[in-house]
Amino acid sequence: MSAATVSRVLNDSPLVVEPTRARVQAAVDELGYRMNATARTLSLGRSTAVGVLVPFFTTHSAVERLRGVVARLARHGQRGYDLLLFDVEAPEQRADAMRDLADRNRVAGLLIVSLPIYDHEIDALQRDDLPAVLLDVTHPRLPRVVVDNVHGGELAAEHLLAKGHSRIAFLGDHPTNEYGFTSSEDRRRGFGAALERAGIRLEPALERFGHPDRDEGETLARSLLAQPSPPTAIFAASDVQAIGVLKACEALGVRVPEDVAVMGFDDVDLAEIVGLTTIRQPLRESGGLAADLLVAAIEHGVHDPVEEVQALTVVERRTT
Amino acid sequence: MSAATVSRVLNDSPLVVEPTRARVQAAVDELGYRMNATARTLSLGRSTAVGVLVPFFTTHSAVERLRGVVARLARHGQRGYDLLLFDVEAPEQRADAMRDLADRNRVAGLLIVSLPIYDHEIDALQRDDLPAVLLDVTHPRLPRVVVDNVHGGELAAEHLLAKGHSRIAFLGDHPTNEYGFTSSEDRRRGFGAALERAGIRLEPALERFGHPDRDEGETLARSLLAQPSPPTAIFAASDVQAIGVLKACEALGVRVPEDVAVMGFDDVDLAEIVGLTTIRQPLRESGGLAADLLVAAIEHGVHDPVEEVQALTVVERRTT
DNA sequence: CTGAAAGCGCTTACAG
DNA sequence: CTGAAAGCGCTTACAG
Repeated sequence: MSAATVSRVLNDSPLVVEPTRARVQAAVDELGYRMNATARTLSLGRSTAVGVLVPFFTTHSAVERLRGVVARLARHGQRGYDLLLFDVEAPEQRADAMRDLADRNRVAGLLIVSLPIYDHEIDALQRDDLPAVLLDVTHPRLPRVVVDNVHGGELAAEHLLAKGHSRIAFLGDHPTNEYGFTSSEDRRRGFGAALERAGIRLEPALERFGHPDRDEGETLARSLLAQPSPPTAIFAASDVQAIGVLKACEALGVRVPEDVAVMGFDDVDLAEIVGLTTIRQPLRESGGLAADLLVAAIEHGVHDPVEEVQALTVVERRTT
Repeated sequence: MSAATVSRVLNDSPLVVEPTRARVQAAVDELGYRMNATARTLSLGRSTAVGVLVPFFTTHSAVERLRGVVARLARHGQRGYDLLLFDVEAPEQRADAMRDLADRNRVAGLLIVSLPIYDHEIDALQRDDLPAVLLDVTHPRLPRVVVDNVHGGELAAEHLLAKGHSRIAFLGDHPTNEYGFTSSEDRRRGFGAALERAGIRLEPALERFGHPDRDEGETLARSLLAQPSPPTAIFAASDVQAIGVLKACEALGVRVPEDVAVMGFDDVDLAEIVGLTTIRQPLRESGGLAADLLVAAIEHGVHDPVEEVQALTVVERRTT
């Protein structure tokens, strides 16, 4: 039995007749032989790994999305896909990772989470025939799973408006930030537009921008609350930032929701624990869907730049 | 300029004279040539990826550890290491992942988090000369970074005792569970021993065991609190379980810490947010250290089965 | 249906 | 110091 035959057996080739197949299989089992994945990849010209590019992967929302990805990937294909994780914790890492991953044959496909991608990068990917799908970012040329952040902002405004608030603040990421994140800004746009429609203007004095983390959220909320005429409601562009707001309120003796209502965005597990009212987006599911799209692109060459828009819902809890 | 020369230049071989080096480099830059990592791995016989085996990787503590690993790995070596993530969400996946990862050349080394490893598996690893280090698990034959869970249990008991409690409950994982986790049981042992020393017996009626998640923690806490003579303090073997306890208290109208004190273990970010008193273990740092040990093993052949024991501290907050 | 042979893109001992 | 050649462990067209 030659290497070729063994290879055929291991790849379920119909060219092998049963008796030989059994003989080979027996030997394989007997010797505990395992195929060298690297050689296979080199020979085939395609990898069995999928690269996932994710910023701040320890962030609750990133982790939740990844969980969906991992669960789905493990189940696909006879052997499943390996998951090569690339964490982006600094702006310059984005391009590095993109370049590294696009290396020929390194991965069978790319899943890009929350990070913007540029045209020349897409050109490079398509030149190498490397499938890519986006999660929580959008680009007309690539399949993607997203939510309508503008609409999410509207939902938040409507909820706060319905609660009778009129002096409403927004707290989010810097409109232009070094990572190129735009979710926060989109949410702010929808939020502002909905307020506008209700005859309320989102005053610059009631907007605060900073890094998307808890401490910054707390700092910004303090400055919002320290004003002569503080807001009666604060919408934070993410749950982590909202948790920071809650912390500031607690430190300042400001009661929630009596003195100020607060809302977040995402519905990470933390939100439920602290009773935060928020806009829920299906994080886990979106990861699974994105993984499906990527596998479809890899295995069946499905590259249509479909856009899967996931539903957003208001989850009312104790902070409004 | 032959392939050999290009290879030498790209690998910083001292065998290349400057003028040629420059010429090659220029061509490389010009063409945007990138070396095929797969071929390199095959030729060299060693991968540039590290495999990380982790159960429930979306768990707060697992993520925190991973963060340390990722940060450190990215920085090591000229090219850094790729991170192959293997999530274990069901008992049988453990062995599968172990076998998959141990495939020749797949990875340069293995980092095993929280999962027990068996002697025959270690034999296999050593036969293949594949370095491995353990994180949050122990085995005398492998380098590892751990905490002294028994001592952690003692610390918890001492803290509760100092607060004047004598009717103290324990809530943790099943002593024997399908994943082979032993941390909870170790903590219980130290906890029980310290109580014993203070003349207090950890009554079976005050012990509860279940899956290490929040909902189960809540369920178990309810049954603990529903007893005719409920405990005045509950020590949960992890913060997630403790959060479940807090939720049960809230639902039952039991005041914390007035009616019942609660303590957790780990000090994940959640603990700070909800004001949970807990035993802190340096999760992130332990990940970094484990990564260092692994890289040392891979690059310098350092295989001594050292045991790095990380310090544990009581972090007192609002729940005791 | 099976095997010998070439090829995937590197690395490195061996000549020169 | 540089290049031709063999080899890493697979896959697959090509003969038979």
